[in-house]
Amino acid sequence: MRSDIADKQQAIFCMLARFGEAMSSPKRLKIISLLSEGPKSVEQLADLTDQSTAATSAHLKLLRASGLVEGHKEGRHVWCSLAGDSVTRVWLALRNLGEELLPEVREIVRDYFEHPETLSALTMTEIMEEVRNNRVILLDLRDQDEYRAGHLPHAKHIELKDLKRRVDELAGDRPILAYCRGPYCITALKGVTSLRKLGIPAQRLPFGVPEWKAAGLPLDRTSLRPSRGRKALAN
Amino acid sequence: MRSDIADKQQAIFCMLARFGEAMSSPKRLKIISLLSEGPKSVEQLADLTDQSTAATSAHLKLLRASGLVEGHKEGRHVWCSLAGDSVTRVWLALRNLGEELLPEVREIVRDYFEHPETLSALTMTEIMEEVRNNRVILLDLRDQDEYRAGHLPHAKHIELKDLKRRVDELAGDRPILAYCRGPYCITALKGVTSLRKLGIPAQRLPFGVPEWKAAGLPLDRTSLRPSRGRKALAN
DNA sequence: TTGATAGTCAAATACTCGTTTGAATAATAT
DNA sequence: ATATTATTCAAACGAGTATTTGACTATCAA
Repeated sequence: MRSDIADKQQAIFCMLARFGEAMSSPKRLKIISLLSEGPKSVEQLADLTDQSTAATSAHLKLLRASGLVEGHKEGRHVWCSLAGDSVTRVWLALRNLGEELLPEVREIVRDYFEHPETLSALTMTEIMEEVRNNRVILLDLRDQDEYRAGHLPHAKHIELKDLKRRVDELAGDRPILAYCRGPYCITALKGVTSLRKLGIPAQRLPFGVPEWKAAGLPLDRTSLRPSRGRKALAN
Repeated sequence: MRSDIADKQQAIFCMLARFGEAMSSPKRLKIISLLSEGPKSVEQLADLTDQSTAATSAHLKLLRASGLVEGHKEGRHVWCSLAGDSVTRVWLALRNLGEELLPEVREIVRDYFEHPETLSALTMTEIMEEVRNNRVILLDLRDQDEYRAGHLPHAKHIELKDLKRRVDELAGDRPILAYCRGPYCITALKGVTSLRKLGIPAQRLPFGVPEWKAAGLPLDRTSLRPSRGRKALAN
């Protein structure tokens, strides 16, 4: 009875250690990070993580075995996604840990992403309120697939490459809040810079869809599944 | 410039992967779990994790190198502790992930810890309110060192082994809420069972000090440092 | 059918990890 | 000084991991 409990406890630690193992490789962490933004195919992931398909497949095998990632075949693609929101939560907790503990990470984040264009004062719930009252325009700058899979409420979607062409759609009466894949993604930063050069005041949100979702806030959805045949370019 | 950002990003993932690596061994996870309850010496940890001092030392070396754990020498002991609350938060997120993802973990937790003695309805902030208004007695059943290092506000401290002897100190007018090291610790469960046998109504809180602290709620503290020379028995 | 595409598998490589053993160090007690 | 206690270190073993290569299996299109 005593050792019974001890055994079971040990078993729990062993199972949790498999999660840790899954998160012990930079490549796999990058995969997790990418998947927290939405489902991707094996090939896309291989592309975005700069490694062979075979290597990616091996990493995904381990991730699937650990339970963090799920995949299902559809046509000749295998679509991978995180096994639940609690996986995203662990990933965000880990990233947050990095920002708090490692001065180097903090520095990189500061250098590249905490520009004056970043709106750091507004919390997510405050933004939610602003959106509800139609006082701001939310601008989603990610790829179309990602936008369809889930976006912030009432967010307008323009891909970064189309921004200059479609700039007149952003009627100038309300402030524009741009976002992309998360605090480490440069898309929104570029978009905000573009808009400012065109004389349109815009700010970048220091978070993306995963953070929004992890905070328990609602997402809008356009269609059920990302369309196929396109590869994400971004980073 | 482009590849510069890519390089830095890759560097971030490498550093975060070291955290993952630190959490990829059951023994090290157990150490983290134990340390989330308060500082411990290398020898205590070796005892509690059922392994040689040398092996424990090696694990701690890795944990220290990753930055998750800090240690400082004091006399001939080295006292180890977690490097910050964000470490505890990652640990709790990981454990939560296990409970959500692995049916086996859920089952073990159910089997051993979700007895009717557990008070699952009250949230931590509600309990805080009850305590503030003096409507309940909080009972800390851990070892004295742990109690001193930090305990729930106004919690009374009686070690499990002294409970029967000191039972008359628990005046019978208010409900008793017992807690220990966390949802996986059996101390509070035993205490509640004892009290009930003695005719005193008591309930077990389904969380401990780490969870309370991670929720951002305040702790009371008795003295600064745990006394030496005693080894924790529990768990 | 043939060819192309998306993904997995198996073998082989070099590399890293966990543990044990016994020695080394450092602080304290006698 | 010597002994004792707490911890770290170094060498060595077996086990496991990451990546590459080339073969293999589906799926779909012409």
